[in-house]
Parts: sequence; structure tokens; C-alpha cells
Amino acid sequence: MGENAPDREIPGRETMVLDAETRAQERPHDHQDELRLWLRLLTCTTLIEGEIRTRLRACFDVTLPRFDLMAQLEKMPEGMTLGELSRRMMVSNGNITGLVEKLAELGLLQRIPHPTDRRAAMVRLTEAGHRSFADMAVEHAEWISNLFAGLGEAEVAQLMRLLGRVKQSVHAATEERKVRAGE
Amino acid sequence: MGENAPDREIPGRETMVLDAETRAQERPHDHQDELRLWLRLLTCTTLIEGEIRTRLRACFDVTLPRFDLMAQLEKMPEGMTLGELSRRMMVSNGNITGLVEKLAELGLLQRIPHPTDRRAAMVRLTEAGHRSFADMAVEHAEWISNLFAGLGEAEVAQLMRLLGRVKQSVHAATEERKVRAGE
DNA sequence: CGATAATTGTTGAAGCCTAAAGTATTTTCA
DNA sequence: TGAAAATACTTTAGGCTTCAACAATTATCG
Repeated sequence: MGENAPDREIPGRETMVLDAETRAQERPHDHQDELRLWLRLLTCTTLIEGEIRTRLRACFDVTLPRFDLMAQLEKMPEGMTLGELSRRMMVSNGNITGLVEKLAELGLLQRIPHPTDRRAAMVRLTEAGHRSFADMAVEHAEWISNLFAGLGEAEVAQLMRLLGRVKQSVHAATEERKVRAGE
Repeated sequence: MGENAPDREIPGRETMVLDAETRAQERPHDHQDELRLWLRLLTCTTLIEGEIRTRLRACFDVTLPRFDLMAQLEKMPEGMTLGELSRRMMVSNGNITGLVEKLAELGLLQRIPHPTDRRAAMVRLTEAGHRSFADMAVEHAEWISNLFAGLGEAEVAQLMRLLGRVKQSVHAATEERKVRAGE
């Protein structure tokens, strides 16, 4: 994703509360800043994600989604349902089904029956899965640390805080839309 | 990789690469902060991307990659080669081939011969493509602006700056790796 | 010039991802 | 209790994405 927004001149028809004239005077910027911020955010994520994907493949012959799924399971040694995985990883249910299938074939995780709910399927890492993940996690953490090595501690903390604000803002906006759309 | 690297003598007068490297080596840091930062960055991008994808699909029956490709072409009315698209969108060549194929079938872009290089294929938006994109771009810009509406101007500016630093840092780290791996 | 290298785009295999529809089970509540 | 709704997961169709191998063309340089 390139760094440059579709830099068309977009007439400000955002809110109906303020007429375009007032808005233009108060805020000389349309949606350009937010657009540029989004593109930069996307660029950063894409760059890092691509790098990590390439290295995981080269060093451990594993894909990023599989690594992520194992990372989730590692945090819950007693196991987790597929739905919980789906929510935590922010991907669809069907996606998890496929990933679990592959990792189970490789012997890295196992399904175990849910104690009370016969609909649910629980999974957890096998011994081999734990060992495999432990190896990868060490390298992975170093890679990430290295990619961010150009930033100071203060910058990292500040980014953490601001991205927390972004999360808040996005959640607020999407919840509002969901409510407006009737759940 | 010791605690006291000998080339630590010269303070930050060196290249970006060296600076990042020494910093990562000299700090016996557990990488936790960077890891958390990366996860939060990924969360923000995933949230926004998912929301935009859903809305583009619901409102315009278009996918995000196709929208992005059209956005790139919109900025270059005279056209662009596939390789240029690939670099700007940071995706593989083969990916672009497929996207262009689909958009051409829909009549939204057209191929035109490259004036001097018979290997290269140039594409540009058709009239219909321009119109279609213009419609979508207006809504899209509003969506993005809305998703970031919880942030103030200063926060947006600060995020812009810090993400610029992230980009720098990542580029430095990956360039260094590429060089070490022999281009 | 002409061999070698680099670049441009395409193809195919493998895998990721979503949305929507379907099945099985559990929960809700009249 | 028992019908209706909600939940957990699977399946399928369509689309995105990468990597690696390939063909065509252009660039490099002895």
C-alpha cells in the first residue's frame, strides 16, 4: 500500500451540523490528515508483517497465521475453544477451523472434548507444539525488537499510548455504526 | 554479542543501521515492550482494515485490494506499469496480474502499450473507472475520518511523526538484513 | 557484436480469508 | 415443558496472496 492517499479534492460534506463554510473556516483541513495517517499505519504494519512472514517461512517453515494461533494457545496451557481463538485472533470462525485442522495434522495441537458443551471444540498445544513454539518465539521476539530498534523507550511508550487511543476511537465509531444498523 | 561491544565508543554519529544495531545489542531488554507495541499496531490495522473492507463490500460491492489499485491509478491519470503498481502497493507481481485482470473485465481499467519497453504493460483507469472511484473515494475518506474522530489534531500529528520513525526503523533493519543475506 | 545478466510480466500450486448457508447443541422464556 | 432463539462449529464458493518457475525483452559489458 503506497504512502499516498487518493489526493482528490473532496468537498467537505461530513456532518450536517456545521455548514461547509463554517467548517472550512474552522478547520482548513478536510479528511486528508486522517487519510494519510491511515495509509502510514497500514504501511508500517504491512512492512513488518511481510518481514516477519518471510523470516518465519525461511527459518521455521511456518506461516504467520499458524504461528499466531500457536501463540494464543501458548498463553492458555489448559486449552481454548475455537470460538475463543477466533475472537482473540480477530478472524472468522471458518478460518480457525482450517488452521486448527492443519496444525493438528502436523501434531502441534490436539483437540480435547469440552467438559460441559458438546457443541464446542477445545484445542491445546501438544508437547511438540510447545517445544516448536518456544524455539520460534525467541527468534520472533528478537526480530520484532530489532525492527523497532530505531525507536527510544519514550517513543515506544508514546506510540503505545496513542495506538491505545486509536483503538478506543475505532471501537467507538464501529459500535456506533453497529447500533445504528440494528445490532 | 557481548554486554560491552567494542564499537560502542563512537556515539550516534554513525549510520542509522549501526545505531539501531548497537542499541538493540547493548540493552539487555526482554523485548516485551516492542512485542506489545507490535501487537497493538497490528490490532489497530486489523480493526480498521476489516471495517473498511466490510463497508466497501456492502456499499459498493468492491474489495479492498481493487479499491487500493484504483486509488493508485487515480493518482497517475496517464497510466502506470504493473511493476510500478506492485511496488507502490507492496504486493507481489503475480498478485497485480490477477487484480488487473479482474478490473479490466469489469471495464474499470484498460491496458495500453508501453511506448518504449515491449516487456512492460501499462494500465490506466477508464472513464467508468474514474467515475466509480470518485464515488467510492468520498465515502471512504469519510469513513476513515470517522474512525479516527476520537483523536485530536495534535494526536494525529504526533502519530504521523512516530509512525514515520517506525518506518525508518523498519527500513533500516530490513536493509541491513538484505545486505547481510547478499542482496 | 554477442553472451550474460537483469527486468517485466505471467502462470500454477499452496495457503489464507471472508461471507453465507448449514448442522448440532444449548439457552431462553412463554 | 417445548418452541424459538442463540451459540459453536463446519462447509463451500469466491477472492486474495505469496513463492517459485518461466518466457520475453532489454541492458550490460568484454
